[in-house]
Amino acid sequence: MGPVIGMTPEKRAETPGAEKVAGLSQIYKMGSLPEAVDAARPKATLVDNESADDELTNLNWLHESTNLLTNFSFGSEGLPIVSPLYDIEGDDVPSFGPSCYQNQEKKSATSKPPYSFSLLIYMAIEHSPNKCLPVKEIYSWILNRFPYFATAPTGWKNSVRHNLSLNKCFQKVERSHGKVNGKGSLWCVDPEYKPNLMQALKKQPFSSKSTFYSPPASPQSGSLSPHYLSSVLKQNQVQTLKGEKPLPVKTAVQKKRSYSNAFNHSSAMRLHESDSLATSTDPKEDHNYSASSMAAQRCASRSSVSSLSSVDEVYEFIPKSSHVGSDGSEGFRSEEDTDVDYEDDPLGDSGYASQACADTTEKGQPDKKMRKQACQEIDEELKEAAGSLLHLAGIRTCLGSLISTAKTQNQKQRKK
DNA sequence: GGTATCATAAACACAT
DNA sequence: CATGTGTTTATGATAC
Repeated sequence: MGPVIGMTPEKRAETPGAEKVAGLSQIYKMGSLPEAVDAARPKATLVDNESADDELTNLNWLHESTNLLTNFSFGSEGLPIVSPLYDIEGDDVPSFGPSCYQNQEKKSATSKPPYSFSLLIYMAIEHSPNKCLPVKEIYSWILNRFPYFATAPTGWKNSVRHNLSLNKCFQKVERSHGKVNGKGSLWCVDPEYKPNLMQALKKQPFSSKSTFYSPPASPQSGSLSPHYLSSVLKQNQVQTLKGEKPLPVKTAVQKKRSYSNAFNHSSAMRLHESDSLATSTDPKEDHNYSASSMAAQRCASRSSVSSLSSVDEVYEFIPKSSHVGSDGSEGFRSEEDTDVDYEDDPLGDSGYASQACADTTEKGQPDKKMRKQACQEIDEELKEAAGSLLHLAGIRTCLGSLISTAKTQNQKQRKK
């Protein structure tokens, strides 16, 4: 099984765009537009013409983001997702004959999934609209998709919890106290490790459909569009270009222990070695595993693959300055509806994947419509945000050209 | 054979 | 008190 657990933050640096920047939605969420601009182009100033030019004229990241927005669609309810991999990776999986698939379904119902628990959890979380799931929902998702576990010894739940607890890829997010509903916390995928998980998923030697069981009535709500991967990659590019680093509220050191550190390290390295998208990184960083540096790096690299998704409705990374404990703790900030009340969820369901699946299955069209509507709204908001950024970029460009024009005129006058 | 990864089991504490 | 959740430790299987 591919190495997944606890890929080191160092690995993150090699993952394209995984590093150092907030997702577009984070910019969007930053509130004030100047902030957003700064975040997008931290180096560019009106004074520094050259760098400004570089930054101003090089609006690729913005185009990327718009492409991203175009490609990225929420929910994609209508799409018959057949595989968690298909769903998450967004790969256009080669056609797989129905009969073949059915055979595989039969097979999958009894055979053990080829994915590690880490990947299963990742898929479960990634399928959730909010990219956060309580353990119970993770169980449900896995059970739903891999009936093998229905008959498997109960120990697998222990393994899931064990993985969540130990695996660096997963972050626990406390529910806010006000609306405690259900035990435990929510679990999210650390955006920093998402590229690694994606890689691990892609590296699975198994056909994505070979063992995946798609329940006949499972509507795959909250599933991601087939463009997910490309979107993620594009987004990563955008994030890389922006250089913004949102700081999580949760402490990076909180759970990851030497044990996981130890056995996670090499996996990260392996992934690194085979990561075709890898970029060069400071070799020194590869061996820096101090808690503080890890935390710092995690902060620095805190990008959010899911940041363009509805997760932003519930969780957002916030700047350290605005939300940090004296110990410098970091993490997610839970918003009002962080501990999403399953019953009160405006989306008409729990807001969690499996719940959404179940609800859609049970309630049918209305929820689907509501969810679709919500997704469209979010989509529009994001497009609007991109539009704003483009607008700002346009203004910026205009200003730049005006300044250069003024300068040339100035020079002409001096010559005279 | 050593090491790393992963799965599994178990014990424990804590919360609900 | 029962159950669920989260953490930790230990061990074995497997692959490299």
